[in-house]
Amino acid sequence: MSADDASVRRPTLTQVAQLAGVSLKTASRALNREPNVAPSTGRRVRDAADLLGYRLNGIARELRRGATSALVGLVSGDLANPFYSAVASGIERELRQHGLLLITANNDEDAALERSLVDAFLERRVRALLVIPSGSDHEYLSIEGNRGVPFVFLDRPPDGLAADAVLIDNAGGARSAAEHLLARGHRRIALVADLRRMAPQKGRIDGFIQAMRAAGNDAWEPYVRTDVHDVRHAERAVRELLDLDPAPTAIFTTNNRLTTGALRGMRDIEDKPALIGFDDFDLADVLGTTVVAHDMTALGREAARLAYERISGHTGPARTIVISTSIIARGSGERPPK
Amino acid sequence: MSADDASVRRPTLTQVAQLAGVSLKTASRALNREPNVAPSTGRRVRDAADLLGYRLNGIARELRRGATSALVGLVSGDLANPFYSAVASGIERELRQHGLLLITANNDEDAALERSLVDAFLERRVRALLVIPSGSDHEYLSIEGNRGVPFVFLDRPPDGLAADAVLIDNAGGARSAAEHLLARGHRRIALVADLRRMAPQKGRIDGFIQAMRAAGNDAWEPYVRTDVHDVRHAERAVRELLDLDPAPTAIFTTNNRLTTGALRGMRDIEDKPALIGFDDFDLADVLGTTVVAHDMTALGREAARLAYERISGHTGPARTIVISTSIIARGSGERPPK
DNA sequence: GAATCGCGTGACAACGATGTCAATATCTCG
DNA sequence: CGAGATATTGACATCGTTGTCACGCGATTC
Repeated sequence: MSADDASVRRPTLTQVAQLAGVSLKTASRALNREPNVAPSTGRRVRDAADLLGYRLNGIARELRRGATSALVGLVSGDLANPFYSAVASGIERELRQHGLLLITANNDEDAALERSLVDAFLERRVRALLVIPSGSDHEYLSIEGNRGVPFVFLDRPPDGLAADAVLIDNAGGARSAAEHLLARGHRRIALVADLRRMAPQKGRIDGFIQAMRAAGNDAWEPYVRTDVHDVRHAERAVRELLDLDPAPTAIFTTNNRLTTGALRGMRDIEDKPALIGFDDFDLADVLGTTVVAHDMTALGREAARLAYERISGHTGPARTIVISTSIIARGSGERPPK
Repeated sequence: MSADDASVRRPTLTQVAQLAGVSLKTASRALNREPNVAPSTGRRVRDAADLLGYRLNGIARELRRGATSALVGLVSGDLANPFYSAVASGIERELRQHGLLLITANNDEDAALERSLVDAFLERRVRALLVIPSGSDHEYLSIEGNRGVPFVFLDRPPDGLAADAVLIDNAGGARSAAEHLLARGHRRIALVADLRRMAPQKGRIDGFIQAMRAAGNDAWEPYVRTDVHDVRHAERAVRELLDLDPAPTAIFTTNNRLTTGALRGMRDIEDKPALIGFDDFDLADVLGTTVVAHDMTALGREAARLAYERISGHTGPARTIVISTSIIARGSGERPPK
């Protein structure tokens, strides 16, 4: 079985050329289908390549052609979160149309790891770098930004650095959720939010509060729970909220994880409060959960598009694209106050 | 803003060396922290590198060091499917421990695209290639397998080629689902399955039928629906099944997509039939859906481990790891027959 | 005091491809 | 038929790094 040593070298172009009885350069031309190669020569070279199982060495090619690869890097949170994977999928499809490949790495929400992954990508000479940042200080990237490696920030704006970004209309989405509930007569509306230091969360919290204030409503103030970071914590927070007297009649959760937690927390409650969650999710329709939806795949696609424009030489000031949101009413957000 | 031309070249090691007043080789040694560099020289070189914003050119290094990158490729179906993304996440975490990066590409379930993506990865000289294959003929990979690029197949076995694989105990899982339902008195059990030509589906179908036969039960035969490939189709199939007379009292769906469809199809039915789905999913607990679960992250992790062993020089016959399944009872699978 | 050793350093080749330029051979046109 | 254009090919340098080898020098050894 292991007759072949694992370290057999792959055939090189030189060997193909020798076998075909032509020079290195001619072999190169033939395989790249450049003009001005005699048909017979071309065929001879390609036959030799097939015979040897030759495959172009992309690394060598890239070095010669300008030391920049056809790779685009994505550093994101956790691919296992459907939000990130939907975004990644959108990116990948868009890039593929331009012959670019996507390298991904998870930063596990760790700023130090994020930085070292960005480093690793830059060493590989990626053509562009897409980041869903965890850390909040991106100044260390500013040197890079000026050196020809375009950055695009997704979901969270760059901090201390001018770069392209694709964001979600967080404040607007949160506002519309609050208004949706207010319009149905809710006054005691609870807010369950993730870490305030993360910009999208801040936007959603602000939007919510803004809508409440605009409605002259302050009954929500005792029902705010922020910095709720995981599903279990959200489940507990919701249980505690519903144990209050008077209990809130509606709940707004600011991301998919928290919505999951809320659904678990409300699972055995008979008279469920109204619920609206930010981020759509897979079985929301079956569960009848009203959400603030946005197109995650589009988010990725737009980011990839911005990156591609920069790669293609576009210069100019940093741009920001905002993905709009819309409420999808499925029942849970339309329950009247008790 | 665009004062700098986008095509500014990054500084090279030669430039760093010049600035530090040492030879190219000494600069290389200093930055790689090789022994036998005078401390003062080392610092001078590193200062120069910082000043210029130098970053190692990984492409050139890889070319010199042996034309093989620190990249591992994954060609999978659609990253947007949580199954694939959970697997990818498991792979990525394991690889990172060994300093390897993951490149991913979706094949969109298209065999031709899969092949060209595999090609692209091989040109980039990935150290190993992980494939969740769509096509059924993998013989075209056999040349590669002998050339030192290890392959690992995930979820679906290699065809026409001996290679490492990590599979799920499909037949066993399906059998236990059938037995679970049979034990609760069901006889008219429907089977909703995806494309039969895909090996995992075949395994699940076979396991199901085998358990039914073993129980001397043939009441299921009118209730088989295979080659149901998407959510909408599954939803319709389930509706049609429930309209039959007599209707099945239980349904077994053979993957997460079909389970989603079934849940949608049963949404407005009052007297819901029992349901067991293959593959666990995010809100199954909230929905009370009984599933045949398996550890998707472990699947990825094991595959990455096998790949890493080959990269590290392990030779020997192809190995197959089988991930076990277990039933998680959440209510839907425990509903008695009507 | 000569031989040996180890340290710090640099010159040069090499990895595998492509770009430049020059050298033929062949063709076209007046 | 000669001049100029065109097609086909190859020699050589090059991309940015690392491996090999050799050199000079001060310290150690017997």
